[in-house]
Amino acid sequence: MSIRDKLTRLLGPEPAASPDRARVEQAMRGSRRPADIAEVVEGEDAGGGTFLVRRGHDVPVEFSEADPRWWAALAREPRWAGARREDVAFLDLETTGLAGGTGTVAFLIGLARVRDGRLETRQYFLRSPASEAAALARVEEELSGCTHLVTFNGKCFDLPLLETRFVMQRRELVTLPHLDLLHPARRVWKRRLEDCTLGRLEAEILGRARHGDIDGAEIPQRWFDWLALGDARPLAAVIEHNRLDLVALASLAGRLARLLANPSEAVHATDLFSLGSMMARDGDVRAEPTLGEALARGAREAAPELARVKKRRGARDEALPLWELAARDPGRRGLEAGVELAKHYEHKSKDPARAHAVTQGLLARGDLTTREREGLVKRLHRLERKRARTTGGFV
DNA sequence: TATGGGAATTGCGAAAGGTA
DNA sequence: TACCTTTCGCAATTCCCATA
Repeated sequence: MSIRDKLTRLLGPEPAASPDRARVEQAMRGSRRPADIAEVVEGEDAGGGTFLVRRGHDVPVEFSEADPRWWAALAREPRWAGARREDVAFLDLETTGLAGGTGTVAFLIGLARVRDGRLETRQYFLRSPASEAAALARVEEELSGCTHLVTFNGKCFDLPLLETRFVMQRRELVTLPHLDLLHPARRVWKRRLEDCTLGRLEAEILGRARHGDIDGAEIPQRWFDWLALGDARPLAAVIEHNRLDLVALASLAGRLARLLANPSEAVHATDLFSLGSMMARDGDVRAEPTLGEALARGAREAAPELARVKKRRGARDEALPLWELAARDPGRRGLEAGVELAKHYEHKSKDPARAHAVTQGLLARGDLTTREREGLVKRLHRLERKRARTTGGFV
């Protein structure tokens, strides 16, 4: 029995080849010789087996006009307030998989930065795992010339992975004030969009749909194929994907800053509500007018949030009509608003009979959790005792 | 498929208000 | 005045989701 036969018995038959893999193998079998990365993508040798792809782009207008203090608010990191746009780096990695740890390699490290009035992308491609030390040295050099860093989901993915690679190469990754756009993007748009992937945001928010873009899950295999077969043709789409991600990051950073600076520019009332909620959470005094405008533009869900802001300010009388409005909502917001109304009538209006009626109405709902029901029953019993004391009896 | 940030939920203690 | 109840804010925990 041959070694191949023994392995087949041990591991089972080989999995079916992916369409891309089949194409690469076809190219290998046919007359077309494998193409080097330099034949497929315009770039230059950056030393140590690293291939550098540079491209220039128009700086997104919203990015060039953004006031850095809004990035400070988005990042919840005051050090952003003093950022110069020219010193901001955008980072995006293409790797051999999602799993962290030492086994995952970043084979394409994309960086972007404004230079001489243009947004320049620099993508460092590793011809082999052995090129990593040289690539990381270049990245270290690039980042040490920057003061701030922007990523998408970089807190969980890009930065921990890059940090591990730096440790593996006995280097230290420079620590910069970091804005991970995923989280502010979720805060602003998750109520309206199906999800908050970068692709979705690019299409729905920036109005740029990509055609023929590679699925992220296919990316690792294309690099493995390159290592095995030496044909770089399937990698062109990976490099393009990474470049477009970098440009999208700059646009998104600009768009978010602009919306936070001028919330009224939000096209959708729901987005305006989200901006107001974000401001309320961050203690921004513009929360109240922003939520008020969202409500006026039809976002009824802004009513309870606006009422909470007013209540916190001590303006309970202004909050009352908002709770009354929200209480008509058959959903969870209506329940929360109803409880607030009951509290108001009991403790502020000193009208236990009215509070009792509101509580009884809430108990008739069919969507209460055990915990909510228990809370309402407790409230109802207390109100009954209270009313019995004030009227000398209870119905 | 692993990972971890952050929103949502839950738990706890201090403060305030009400009652005997 | 002392005790009890409720509210509110902060801390701890849970769950969701985006990345290649």
